[in-house]
Amino acid sequence: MSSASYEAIYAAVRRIPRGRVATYGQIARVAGLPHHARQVGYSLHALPPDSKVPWQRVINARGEISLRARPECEQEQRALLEAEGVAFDASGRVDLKRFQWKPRA
DNA sequence: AAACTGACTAATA
DNA sequence: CTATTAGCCAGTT
Repeated sequence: MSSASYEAIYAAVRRIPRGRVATYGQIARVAGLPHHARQVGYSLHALPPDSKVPWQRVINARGEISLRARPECEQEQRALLEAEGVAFDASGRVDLKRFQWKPRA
């Protein structure tokens, strides 16, 4: 990796409690990187498979899983979230009104 | 250094 | 609800 900002992002993601999800923008805000929503996704993309970061709890503002490719991974991510108690609707979207993580400011 | 790319968001139509 | 536009910023080429 090439940037230290990743650490802040990972730390923010790790703070997401079980059974909750957060949007990229929120993670960026909590990590102290106000407008780096894109960078958050970029960092998660570079996240190694052996990391303990619950990246599956990070979704886009629509409440949907946002991978650029690979629908299989999406299914697995969804299964993980469902196992944590996060409900998906028929469209594969999460009800952010209920499951979005409310970080303490 | 300049241009391109991307796991994004918000505002508008 | 979807489509389009613009704004944002770091990593890659």
